[in-house]
Amino acid sequence: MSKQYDPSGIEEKWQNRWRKEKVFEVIPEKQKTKFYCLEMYPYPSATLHMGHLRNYVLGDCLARFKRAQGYNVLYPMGYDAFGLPAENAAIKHGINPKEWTLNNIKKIKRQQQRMGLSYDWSRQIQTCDEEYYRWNQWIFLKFLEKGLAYQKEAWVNWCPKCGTVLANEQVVNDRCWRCSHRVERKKLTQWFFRIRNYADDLLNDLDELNWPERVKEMQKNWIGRSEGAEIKFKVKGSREEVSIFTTRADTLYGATFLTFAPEHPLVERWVKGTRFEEGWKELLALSQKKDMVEKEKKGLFIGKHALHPITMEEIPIWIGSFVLYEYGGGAVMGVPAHDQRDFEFAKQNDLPIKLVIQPFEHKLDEGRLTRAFTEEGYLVNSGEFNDLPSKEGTAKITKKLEELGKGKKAVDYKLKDWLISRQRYWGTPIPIVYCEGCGVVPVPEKDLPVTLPKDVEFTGSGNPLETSKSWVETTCPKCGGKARRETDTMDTFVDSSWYFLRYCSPHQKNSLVDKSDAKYWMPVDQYIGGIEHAVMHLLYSRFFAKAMRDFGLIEVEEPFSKLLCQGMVKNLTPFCPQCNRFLHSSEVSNNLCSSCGGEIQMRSVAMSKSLGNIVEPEKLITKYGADTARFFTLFASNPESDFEWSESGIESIFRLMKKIYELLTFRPRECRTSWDPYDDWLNFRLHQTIKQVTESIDQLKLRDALNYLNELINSLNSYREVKPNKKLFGEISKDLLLMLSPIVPHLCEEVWEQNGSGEFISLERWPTYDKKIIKEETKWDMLESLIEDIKEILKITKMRPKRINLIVGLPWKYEFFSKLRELLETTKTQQVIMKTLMKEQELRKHGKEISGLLKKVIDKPSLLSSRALSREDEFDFLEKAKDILTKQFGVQTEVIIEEESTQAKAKQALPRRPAILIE
RNA sequence: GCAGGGGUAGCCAAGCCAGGUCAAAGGCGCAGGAUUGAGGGUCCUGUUCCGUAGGGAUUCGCGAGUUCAAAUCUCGUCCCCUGCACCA
Repeated sequence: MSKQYDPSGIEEKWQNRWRKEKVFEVIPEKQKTKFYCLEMYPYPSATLHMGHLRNYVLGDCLARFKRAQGYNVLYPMGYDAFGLPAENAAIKHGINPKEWTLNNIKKIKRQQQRMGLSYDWSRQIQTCDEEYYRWNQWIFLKFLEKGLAYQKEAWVNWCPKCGTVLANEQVVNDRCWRCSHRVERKKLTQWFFRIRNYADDLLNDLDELNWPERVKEMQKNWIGRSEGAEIKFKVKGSREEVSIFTTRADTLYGATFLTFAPEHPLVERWVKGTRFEEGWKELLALSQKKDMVEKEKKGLFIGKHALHPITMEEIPIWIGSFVLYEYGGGAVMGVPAHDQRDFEFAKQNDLPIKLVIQPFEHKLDEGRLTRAFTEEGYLVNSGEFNDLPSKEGTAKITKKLEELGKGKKAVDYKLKDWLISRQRYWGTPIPIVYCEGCGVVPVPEKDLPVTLPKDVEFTGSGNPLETSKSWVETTCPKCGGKARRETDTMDTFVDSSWYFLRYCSPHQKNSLVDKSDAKYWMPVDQYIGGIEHAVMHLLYSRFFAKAMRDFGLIEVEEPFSKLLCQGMVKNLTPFCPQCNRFLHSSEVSNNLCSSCGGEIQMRSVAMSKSLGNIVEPEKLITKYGADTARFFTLFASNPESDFEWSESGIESIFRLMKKIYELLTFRPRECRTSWDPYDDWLNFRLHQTIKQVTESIDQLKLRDALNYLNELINSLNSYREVKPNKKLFGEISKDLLLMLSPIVPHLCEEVWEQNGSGEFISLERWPTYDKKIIKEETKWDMLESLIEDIKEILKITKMRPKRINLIVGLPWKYEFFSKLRELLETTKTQQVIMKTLMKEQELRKHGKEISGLLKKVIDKPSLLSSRALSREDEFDFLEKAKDILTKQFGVQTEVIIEEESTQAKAKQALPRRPAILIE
């Protein structure tokens, strides 16, 4: 006799067995098709949160499913172990960052293991290992050699709170992506990766990716490709030329001024020591504070003029707080008539407005413009280009400029090169030394890794690396002279841009990845993670893959073929409508808001520490067990939708677990060996469920899959009570168990063992369905609607049935339906249909009835189901299925044919809809 | 402003790509019944309205259109979410 369901005992037992017997370790096997399933590796904070849980359960379920389908599945886990929290812990509590990190990894790994995740732990990596980050350095050197890494002085984003610079991607609404502190601008010499070289590839290859549309869209926007022209303006009274970028070269003749970004290096030169210097400084300060610019669009004439490249007219040079230094060369031509921003600028500063494009439909009056006309039209006031439509004008003017040597077609991107320097300790040292004699010298490959020193002080100000004299002071690898090490470390996004490659051969000593391993495993077939990395990690990784392909290191150029971004995890949280914000539970007393005294509402919002609405996965596991937590996370919503936490939800799943356990371990009270129609039905339900579940998991609709399984569980549960066929009951139980095993693996292993089925259910094959049985769907559907109909009649008439008679219609009805189906392909006209039908002798006899039926069918086309049975099949099937009805309703059921019935109701019989007569 | 994704019964949510088998799966909630000493749990039934025979009426944000037939296709419109946003 079986025991009670005891998750904690079961789960630990199987987790240990999996580990001991290395059940989930894999090696490349050429003859087997691989499947690489990967979740975004976590930053190792000490506790797992629900977002992680959801992420991993999705991946694990898929990995187990694919394994069962016979794929060789690579499913690894590792830790994004560098980064600020460790360093901050060092500053605050004096803990060594490495110790702190490794300790956290231990804790989080323990929690992951309690979830029963089927990782190949032998492949675990952590990016703070020397053996890992040496390859960051190797990549850096490779990039340097290929011109993909370079150093330059630039205006960069600086987060004062983190004490480091940030890449463009890491600035969100002028704030640091990590700590949300307002970002400042600084001019610094920093290291960059030339991701812009791959801008077009990164953009074009998006098309072939099986990624969520919004992620692709975000990357597209981020790359921000725009086609236009670069136009050179001569500066009056000097030999200098300035370049500007425009997408509207057709409006060139309308340019009445140039506007420069205050940061532009030329501007600084021009205004130094002039009366404009003060004003320039003010504007410069203004444009550093990005938020302010929204409100203030200030400009300043700086006493210089440029010469229009074609007309040679003089136009004034201004600086403007709104001009972005980072884009289009940091200068624009001002065309007030055709650009709204320029229009406002011109109005504000009394600059001339020159109309050069007229709309196609009507005519604008230059003197009376109230806003810019930004659409296409035809050119006016544009010399030889007059009367051309905008598009053509653009092309012709660009061509002319090219002939004059004053411009050319050009493409610009919003995407900036990736700034990778970070002024922090806990990261990969950039392998560079500064030699007094030789200058900037890369550390030779043979001297890698450059490891982090231990004798550093964490004071909370400045880069701790600078405090290690023994480390900073070194010798030049070229000349042997005195040299200083680069103290900046790399952005941790460098680590995560290739970690998925390292999993392919995690213990490889002499290279970053073994080429043949990478060839076998890459690309990642299914990548799963949060949406927050849509333009950071996911863009950088694509860039790395493309660069590494160009080095010949790997063959694929897109690392992740399929991407799933799981939705948020939400919880009901107190919300104060008066204050218009969510409240921490400590801010609520007696359902009132503690700051305004107003009544609070409960609203759903993403779980976060600051709102105190977090549910800790570990507590869930302790209370209900991992299997319940797993089932619940998958069942609460489909992966891409938001997930709503619910206490009553998880309770009901826990009860379901018990039910499943008992259903599959307690033998039915009575069984039989004979086979009856009810068995056919159950068998059909089984095959149908296998099909539905398999397809749902394939499409990652896990919630739907669970729904289907739930239905089968219910069917099997009822089946158990009615003296089931022993063999079939066993089969359904077994297949059900197999289908549940990716979701609740511990429970399934336990039942599997108790039933003596074999070693590990985790290594068993996924059940398959029989297409022939699925084809019977039409019949079973007919039976189901028959049952519904009978219930309906009983409900309406409130009868106590003694007997049910099913009457199969006359042959001509079948003929009529089948003819009609054919006819409807060619015509819809009732008259024509009627005429054609009446040509048939057999049908002619029933002309009157047919004409009535025809009306009915045209009115309700669903009567004429495309899934037809022949009269004989229908009769045979009903004859067989009547036992089911007898069981269902507890009364005798008979099937007769219309010919044999004298009942008026018999006339109602139609194909697929036998007449029902309840006595 | 630009772009992407949405709006389905009390709530959550599937269906839409490939129109008919859709009064529309499943879950939650609610109601009734069976079981139980009660509660809980479990099982069954119901859950737009009307109807003592499988029917009828009205429903898939709103409005139009295509079609014999629309939750599904087309157009318009309103609302919600998400991302980007002085990008020249």
